[in-house]
This record gives sequence, structure tokens and C-alpha cells, in this order.
Amino acid sequence: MELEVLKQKLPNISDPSLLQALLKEGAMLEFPAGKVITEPGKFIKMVPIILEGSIKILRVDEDGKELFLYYLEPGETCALSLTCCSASRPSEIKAVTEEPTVLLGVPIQKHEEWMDQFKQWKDFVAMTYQTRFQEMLVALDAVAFKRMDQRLMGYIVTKMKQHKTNELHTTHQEIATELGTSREVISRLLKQLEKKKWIELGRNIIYIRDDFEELISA
Amino acid sequence: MELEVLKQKLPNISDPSLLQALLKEGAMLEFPAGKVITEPGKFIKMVPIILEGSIKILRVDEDGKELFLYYLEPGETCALSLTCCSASRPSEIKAVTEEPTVLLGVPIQKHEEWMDQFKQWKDFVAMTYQTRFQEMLVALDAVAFKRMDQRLMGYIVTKMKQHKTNELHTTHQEIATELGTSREVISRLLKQLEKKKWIELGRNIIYIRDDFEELISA
DNA sequence: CCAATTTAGTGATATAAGTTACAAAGAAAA
DNA sequence: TTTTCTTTGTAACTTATATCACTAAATTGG
Repeated sequence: MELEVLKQKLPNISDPSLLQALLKEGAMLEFPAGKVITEPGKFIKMVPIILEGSIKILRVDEDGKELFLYYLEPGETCALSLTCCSASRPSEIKAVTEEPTVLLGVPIQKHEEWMDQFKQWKDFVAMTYQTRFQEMLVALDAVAFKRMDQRLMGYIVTKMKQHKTNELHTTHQEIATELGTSREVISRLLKQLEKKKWIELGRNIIYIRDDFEELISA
Repeated sequence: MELEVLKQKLPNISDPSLLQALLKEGAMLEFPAGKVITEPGKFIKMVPIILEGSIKILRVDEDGKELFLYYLEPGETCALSLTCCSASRPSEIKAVTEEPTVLLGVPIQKHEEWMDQFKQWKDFVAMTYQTRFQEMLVALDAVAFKRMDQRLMGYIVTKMKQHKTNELHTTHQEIATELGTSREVISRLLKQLEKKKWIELGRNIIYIRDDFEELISA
């Protein structure tokens, strides 16, 4: 990949020497959709910067129960990988590609070096911390203060925006897993939304009304 | 305050020129117990470093419901203040002194300057992000995966450690608020713990058995 | 095409937690 | 001391969610 392409993928980074360094030191990695990039306990050796596709970040319980936290999109990186790596501790989360994904793996030492060397890298890292804290708080608000029906509607909106479509190709089980509940609960709640004519259900697909977001916030 | 005292209060910082800068630029602030330092919507103008006492950090819902996140102890600072300040956005959390507390308020510009100037400040900030992410995950695990009785027991342990005592001077209502539930629920659950002889209840006080922590993890 | 598997629908029941409604004990104030 | 306020105890009830036990439809693999 050449400089111009990389520059286009990383809107937050424009400094040519930083881009050059990224190209030189970063390893280009490609993953198919649904690939588990890391799991709790695994050691992370690189800071992943998403170039194409997206990765979903989940928290996992001891008994395997999961909870969706947030998506990483092109141009972004994971704050938890930054902190885990630096402290050389195992991953606290599970990361799964949501679509075919290309990422640039930056060695930790380079991250540390670049913190001093490139102002833009420092800003990039600061922005990452800020965004991720914000998203952790959103996830926390949901589980702490919201009912499952509201969480489900929020989940649908997030997925729609993520995939830029109003047809979600997924199963009730997958939604249930990511919301940390059971399939039956999700099936029932989806049925309620269908009765309200806000969505339509098919096998492996959910069709969402164009004005869904306005409907739920009303 | 002189250098030696400050150095003693901040075990993570030893660089004399950084300590000097902290003394010169930081404003010494004292608060009584129970004082609300910041609330959602308020703008934070300084990065607070705890010198004495402690501060509890809470997330607040739109309808005023609260949720305890973590304590800030001497030598620590708040990651959210770092991110909020830098982006000049209002506070996302509520901070209340748990005891009489002394803190050093560092202007944001100095934080930014010191990031380049002092390696120890950079490390301090990195450590802060790491610790706070970890504690956010603990809070998230609790609300996402644990039942209220387990959360209550965890809360008791945290408070015991924080105050270094096995007598908690608090009301059921205060516990309920910090766990985001109602007083009746806490009263009932505490009664269950008393029936098991793990604690004893008094007015405004909870006596906790010395081996409480072993009991709950069994 | 048929059998096996995956996915979804749904009633019945269980449980944790939230709510309502008081009573009563203890502490503080008058 | 009497009154008032705060705190706690508790029963009764509601609600949200979880679990169990199926059925049935759709899809896949032979």
C-alpha cells in the first residue's frame, strides 16, 4: 500500500513522516468476517489500527456470558489494547471482526516511541482514550439504567448505523449474546416491535422502518 | 507545602523538577467530607490530584439515579477529568469527597505541556488511564453480570478496604443510591447477610465479620 | 427428496428486583 | 418529656427478566 491510500484511510493522521513510519513499521493484516482477533487471557503484541471493515469489542464473563461494548471503525484503534500492551497484561476483552477487515498492527515499542516523536500520534492516542471512555460510559448506562427493550432498540440503531442499512442480517441468538440475555427474551421483544410495525421479522433478517430512530426516541 | 511532603504523598512521582512544577502550578484545595466536587454538566478547569482523603466517582442517570464507579485515593487522578478537560467538554460524572480531602488542581495547559516535558508525568497519565479502564470494567461486570446480593457484598468489601475498618458508618439508603437500587432491596439483602451471621446491623452502622471476604468468595 | 440442523415462536413457570404501604425503633429537636 | 424526623423492618404485590419445554418453520446436507 502506498502513502496516499493510507492517508485516505486515516483521516486523523496527515503528518507524512508519521504515515511513512506507519507504513514501515506496521504489519498489514487481513481477516475474514467473524474472526476472533483476541480473547480474554490472550496477550496482544500490537496496537491494531483499523483500515477497512470493522471490529466489535465485547466484554466476557467467567461463565462465557458476553456484552457488546463498541465498534472499532476505520481510522480507529482500541484503547484497551494500548493499556493492556503497555502493561504487558493479557486482553480484558474479546474482539471479533464484524466484516472482512484489514488492519495495521503497530508494535508497542513504536507506539511508545511515537508518543514522543509525533504530535499527531499523541493526539490520536488521546482521542482514542476519550472516545473509548465515552463509549464505555454509554455501555455502562445501558446495563445500569435501561430496560432490555430500550437496550435492544439502541442495539438495532447502532447496528444499522454501523452497516449503513436498515436490514440487519443476524439471528436472535446473536443479538441475545451481545446483549447478555437469552434468545427467548430477544425473540419476544422483537415480536413486540413487529406488532408496533416498527420492524418486520424474517429468518436471519430484520427489516427496520426508515423512521425507526425517530419512533424510539419519541 | 514543601517538596518533601509532596513527594511523600505522590509515590508515583519522584522527579524533583516535576514535583517543583506541581508545587508551583498546582492549586492546593481543601474540601470537607461529602462535598460535591463536580457534577454532570459542570466544566472542569483542572486536573485534580488527590493528596489526602478520597473521592468517590459516580455515574448519574438523567432521572438522577446514581451508580458508584470507583474511588480516587492519594496519589491518583481522574482519567475522565483528563479527557473531559482536554476536549473542553462538561463532566460526565459526579465526584464527591468521601472524607475530608486535600487535592492539587493542575491547570490543563500544564498537563499538556508536561506530557512532553516530563517522562514521569506521561507515565503517570498512562497509568491513570490503565487503572481507570480497569475499574470501569469492574463496574461494568458488576451491573452486567452480577446479582444485587453479590454486588452488595462487593460494595461492602470495597468500602471496608477504603476506610480500613470493618464498621461501616452509612445508611441503607446511601448504599442503595450508590448501587442504583432502592432502600428496601438493600435492607432485605443486608438482613439476609445478618441471618447468615456475616454482618451485624445497627442504626447508621454495619459491623462486618473479620473473615467476611473469605466467606463471600467461598 | 428426505433427514438433520438451525432458527424462530410461544406458553408456563420461576426468580430477582422494584414498588407500595405501613409499623416501629432510635435520635434529634422543641 | 413530648414531638418530630430519620432510619430500619417487613409484608404484599407488581414487573422485568430468565428458564424450561415444547412446536414449527426454514434451510442445509446428503
